[in-house]
Amino acid sequence: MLPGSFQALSPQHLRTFPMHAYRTHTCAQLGAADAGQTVKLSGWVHRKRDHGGVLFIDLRDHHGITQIVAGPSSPAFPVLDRIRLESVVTVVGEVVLREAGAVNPKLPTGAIEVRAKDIVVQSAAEELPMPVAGEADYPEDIRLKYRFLDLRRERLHANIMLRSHVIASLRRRMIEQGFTEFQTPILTASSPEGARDYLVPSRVHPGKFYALPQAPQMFKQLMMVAGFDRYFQIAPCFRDEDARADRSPGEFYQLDFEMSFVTQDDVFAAIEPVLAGVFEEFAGFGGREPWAVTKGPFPRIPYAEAILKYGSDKPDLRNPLIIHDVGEHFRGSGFGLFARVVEAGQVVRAIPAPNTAGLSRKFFDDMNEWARAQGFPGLGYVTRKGGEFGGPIAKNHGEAATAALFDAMGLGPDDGCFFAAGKPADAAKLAGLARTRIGEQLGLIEQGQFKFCWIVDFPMFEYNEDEKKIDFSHNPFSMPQGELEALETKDPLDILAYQYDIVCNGVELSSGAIRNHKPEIMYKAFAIAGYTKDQVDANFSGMINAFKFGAPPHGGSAPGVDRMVMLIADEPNLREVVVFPMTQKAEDLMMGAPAPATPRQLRELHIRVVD
RNA sequence: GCGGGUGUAGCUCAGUCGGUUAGAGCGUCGGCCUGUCACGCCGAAGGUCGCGGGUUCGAGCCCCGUCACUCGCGCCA
Repeated sequence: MLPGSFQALSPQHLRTFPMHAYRTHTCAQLGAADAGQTVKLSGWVHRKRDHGGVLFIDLRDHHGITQIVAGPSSPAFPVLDRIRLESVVTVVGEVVLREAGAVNPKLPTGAIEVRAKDIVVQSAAEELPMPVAGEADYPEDIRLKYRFLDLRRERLHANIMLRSHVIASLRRRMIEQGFTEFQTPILTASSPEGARDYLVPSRVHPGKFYALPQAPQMFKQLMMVAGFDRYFQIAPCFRDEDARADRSPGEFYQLDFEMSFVTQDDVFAAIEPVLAGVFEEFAGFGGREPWAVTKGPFPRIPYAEAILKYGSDKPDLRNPLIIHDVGEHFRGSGFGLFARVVEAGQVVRAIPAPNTAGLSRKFFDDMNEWARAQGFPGLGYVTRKGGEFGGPIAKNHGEAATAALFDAMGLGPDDGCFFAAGKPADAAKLAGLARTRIGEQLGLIEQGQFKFCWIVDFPMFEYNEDEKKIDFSHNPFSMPQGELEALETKDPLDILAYQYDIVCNGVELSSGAIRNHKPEIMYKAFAIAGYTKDQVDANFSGMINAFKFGAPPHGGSAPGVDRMVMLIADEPNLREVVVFPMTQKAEDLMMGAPAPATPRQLRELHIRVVD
């Protein structure tokens, strides 16, 4: 499966014990040089080819496949003849060179085969709910219920090995950078910010609950206060949120790290080579032409610029399209809709659609249809063929004015353009989604690339329209740029934080920050978000207390391990890189979790189920 | 919580405008086959068309509800 990926059973070791109970070699090990040896192999019956007089078995283990042959005189023949695929057998036989015409160049062991003399059935398989051999797709629920079968299949098996290798590489690289790995508690306290918590009832303390950590955020900061200087952990994180393709329900892993006495630049300089190094190390995964990885330093894009130019705080830089703010072009325009939008203080954003002269009107109308289906008012457009404009916007806006707009955007005579208008946040969001969709439909997304960037200068606060109050926009423990003075003198919505995300190919890998280690700044920041000093003391007592006894300036981040592996494996969702994933509704179909508790368990926990 | 997609044999799928006994490939079982490597050939078994209700002379197909998986929205400091 992964030739050479598992070295624990070296040939030297095995040959010291030729009569080992189960094997002298793995199923990937034998070649022409071994001809004449008597060997013992163990594995799964991958495929059978029964020719009546002669029987071929592809025997598979973790390492590879070896062809076993049994003639009618072999004692193994009747056993292999009967046995079902995926049964586990041990075969003893002689390694023989295949005849020239019978060599299989597709198989690393294809120069030889093992002539079976004896066989032991270690474990007979029942009829399978899904085949293991072959590349066909199978329903997700069957794959999850029989995950142990799914995991035998080549691609998933390779993904899981990749995951292990990525984690080993991350550990090695972090340790080389002077980081130290520590474990932090799994049973901890709930915190009021963030996602919903998973709660664990306490038997000893009736009515009280532990929470599983959403991240070891406060613990790692306390490690810095404790003077450990550079912490990291492949940390399990638990959040009770609904799943997405790139968001596992329930639990996931982060490369969690934190550093003392650092600026934002120091954090970037520490982690960039780790990430770039890992992505480069596995860029050729699966035998593909290695993908190119962004050379450091990664581009840094301020949050506001990302929202404007890419319509997203996790831009896919493989997409060459850049959004333009074109509201000024429509001030007083003959296209009344956009003129009124601008007059009302709202915005118009334009998304290029290069080389679309040859596309039918349907392409543009479908895009508008799609925008409406997404819940937006619509996506306007201007077409252009051989320099001639088309569509209602161009007609009303006027040829000269439209030409000026196109020139300002650098668009040519055969390029089209889409428009998203409305409140800045809404228009940016639609423009961002449209940018992605247009890029995909026009085939503009560069392939074979890992394009990294930092998103920096996130706003510290945002306005909560529903509750008519100011909220933290990201992490409440981030240091505001300008520190206490900024909090006291600036409009809170104008304050930026030393807060940053790493993005790769449109996937948010991590968010991090230089932390706020000063109690007086923390009280002030929480006050702006509506928390009293007492509330801060109550909810964050562990950390705020610690900061009163000598805390180093510190910062860090926490790239998602699952997402990294997903990107490297080029898989569309996280289940393809998680060994035992749950369904979208956070159920484990194989183990049957979650499950009801017994009355006795509930009694001990002082819990009564009310529904 | 909401919206989209999918659901027909163990698996992958086809199934016309609503019309006779729901088909194919793979797998399974039986038979044949001494050089295959996705072996081949012959035969057989295998179906609550996800489930429930409705419309209709008649439903795999239309309608309503519901369940499962999934993609997205909400949610995700």
